[in-house]
Amino acid sequence: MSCESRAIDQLRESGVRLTPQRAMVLEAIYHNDGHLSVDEVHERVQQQSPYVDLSTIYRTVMFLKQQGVIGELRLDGQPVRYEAVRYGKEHHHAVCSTCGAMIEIDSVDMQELSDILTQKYGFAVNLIHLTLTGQCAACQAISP
Amino acid sequence: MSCESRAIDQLRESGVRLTPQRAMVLEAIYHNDGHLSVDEVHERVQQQSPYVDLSTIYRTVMFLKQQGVIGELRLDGQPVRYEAVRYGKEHHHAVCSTCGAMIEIDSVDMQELSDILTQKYGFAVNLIHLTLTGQCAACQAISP
DNA sequence: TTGGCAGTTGCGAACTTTTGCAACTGCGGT
DNA sequence: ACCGCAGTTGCAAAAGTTCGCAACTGCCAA
Ligand SMILES: [Mn+2]
Ligand SMILES: [Mn+2]
Ligand SMILES: [Zn+2]
Ligand SMILES: [Zn+2]
Repeated sequence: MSCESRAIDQLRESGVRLTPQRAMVLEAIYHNDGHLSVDEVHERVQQQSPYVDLSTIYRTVMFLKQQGVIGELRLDGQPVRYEAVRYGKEHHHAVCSTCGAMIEIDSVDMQELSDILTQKYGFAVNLIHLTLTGQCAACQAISP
Repeated sequence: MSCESRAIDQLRESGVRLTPQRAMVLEAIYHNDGHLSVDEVHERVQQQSPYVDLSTIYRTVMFLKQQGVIGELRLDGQPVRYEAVRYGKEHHHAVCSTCGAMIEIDSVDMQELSDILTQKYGFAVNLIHLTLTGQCAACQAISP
């Protein structure tokens, strides 16, 4: 039982096609703790299967993100990165625009927001791995 | 007194250089109600000054976004778009992944979130023109 | 008002990401 | 087990975005 089996089940239940390429991308991302760039995913997949094209990686990460099994991290001036969405470890990020520090925000801290959107707009928001910017505590202390 | 004068004041106070290119990009975006793509901004700027390069537009929208005077809208499968950040009209967007409907979310609805991040993480979040995805009320009624 | 310079621009080239398309294949139905 | 086809892939080419660099210019200090 691999660590991405829950994600695979989720894909099966959605009725989408589970190709070897998709399984390999999923494996590359789930067998890693950090956030991987598209190139890094490509390298890892190619070690298993050298003819998988970079365009397939692009198409696949977009697909897996829309399916909600991987999350995206966009910091400007950096390549886009992807990470596993692990059950019970859902989180978001707050990035300091002064020092670059990246804080992990627990998913439960967004519950209030989710409730407001439901009550006020009837919108069922799907909060997956958001990236927020601002200033960390240390940098606020230095420049107010 | 043009409608982007507040943004211009904000840039002056930040001590950054106010070039004609920056002023023209600001004007193009502020003299428009919707969200403009980089190409659309370029077209409008070129009508005033034909030799402004597309790379300058890319650099300038990145700069103006970091300064907080314009907001970004990224919908996947669509070009990135930019919009004026107008005082008193700050907002975010909720986009339905089923039908594509785009709802405007009032900035005050994020106040709770901002407070939580301050209290729990000491992080001063800078919430500018976020894009959230999920399902609108109509689409929830159809497919639960 | 002028001079100096750090920051900005236009341009071309490099690099990244998306797309069109023919061949291929997962998977549901038989 | 096999078939049929909608959805997926590899490849090549197009489109979109970034970058390096020499020339230029806002802006500040004198
Ligand atoms: Mn993460
Ligand atoms: Mn908007
Ligand atoms: Zn910081
Ligand atoms: Zn909808």
